[in-house]
Amino acid sequence: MTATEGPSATGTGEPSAPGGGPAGHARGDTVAAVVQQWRAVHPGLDTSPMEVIGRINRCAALLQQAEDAPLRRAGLTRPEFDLLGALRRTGHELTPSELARETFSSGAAVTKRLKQLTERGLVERRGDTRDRRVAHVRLTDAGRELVDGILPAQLAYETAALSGLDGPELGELAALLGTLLGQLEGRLGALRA
Amino acid sequence: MTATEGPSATGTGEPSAPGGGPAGHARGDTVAAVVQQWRAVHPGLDTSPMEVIGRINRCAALLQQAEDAPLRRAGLTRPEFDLLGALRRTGHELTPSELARETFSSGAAVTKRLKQLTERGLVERRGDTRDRRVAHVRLTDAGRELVDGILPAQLAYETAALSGLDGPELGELAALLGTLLGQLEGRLGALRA
DNA sequence: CACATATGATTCACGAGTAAATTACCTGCT
DNA sequence: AGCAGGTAATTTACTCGTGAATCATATGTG
Repeated sequence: MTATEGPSATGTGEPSAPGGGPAGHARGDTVAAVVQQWRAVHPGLDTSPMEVIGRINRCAALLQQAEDAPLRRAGLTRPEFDLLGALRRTGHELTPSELARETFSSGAAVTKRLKQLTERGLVERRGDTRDRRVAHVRLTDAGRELVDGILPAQLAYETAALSGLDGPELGELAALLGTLLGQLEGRLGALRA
Repeated sequence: MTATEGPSATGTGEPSAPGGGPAGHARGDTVAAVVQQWRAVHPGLDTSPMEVIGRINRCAALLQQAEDAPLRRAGLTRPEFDLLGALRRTGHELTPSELARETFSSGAAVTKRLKQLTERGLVERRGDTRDRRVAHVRLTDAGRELVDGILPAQLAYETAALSGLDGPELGELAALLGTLLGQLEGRLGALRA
């Protein structure tokens, strides 16, 4: 497992424990075990938020590992694919700032990625005629074909990863996450204080 | 938001879009908009897994930003806190390898963190008497106090972050994520092929 | 008992991302 | 017109984590 280590999307303050012991076939998920450890040590605290947040983080970490596979096959990192995907799905050109917002990364990171992707012939840049500070980026034909070629494999992976839940459960999970995400996106600024 | 950028826990292949346009007060969550863009471009593909996976990733990214705040106040990064937390909740000493597994990071990363945390007097190392390759790491009093001091603030943040969902909803979300996570942890090795 | 092999921890070289500074350009104000 | 201040993109210096070696030790095998 040390092979495809995830980034730091790991723990939220409630990391997780495979068990430490030799018997690895954890029946319940690992987060439950971690939360229980915390409860034993701090009986006074309400640890219930960990059950949600810990699992979200752990799921995100695992899913990313799994999803990296089809991308790596195509020689792309996830952030690179996110960038290309933003261009593909919006259908029109985007400026570097817009790409930064779309992919939730810093402007500097976008600059670097654009350099690489341009060298590989996947995107093209064009200067704005009115405002010469801004650039416009668009997919080349090769870039669009690459994205379109990867996407089905990506979705197949995701479907396989979620196959443990049936249709209605998935719908409910999506809905709950949707309301949570809506709240988070709205409140985030406020919480950051 | 460009301020406290998260790592790469970003998009799963379905990044997200605040709108690009000036009207930023997205009512629904941003993932819905992204999925809709994909559907418009690729009407043939089943994009439903994005609704779940995209949201998981986005929630993870946002929650991590929020939770970084109380940690930074204490001068700790999240991975550092995860390491200390693993020691605290298990209650006993752990070897570097065990810490790596608990925190889902590489051995090299653990080595570096241990060096820093040792210099700050938060953890102590002890060599094993039988097997002189292994080390045993334990919290110092200062380390334990630091963790115990931070934890309540951490949980408060988490509770606040989840306040958009009521009790039953949280329970259901936790349960669904639990089964998903259980499946993922079981199947991951298989999927990695 | 020596040697091949495996394992725990560490070190090293590198790639990737960030924040802060920098460059280049636009725009509102007087 | 000219300048103050803001914004887009990039560059710079730095941190952090990783994968691949490396060191030190343990264990099984002939």
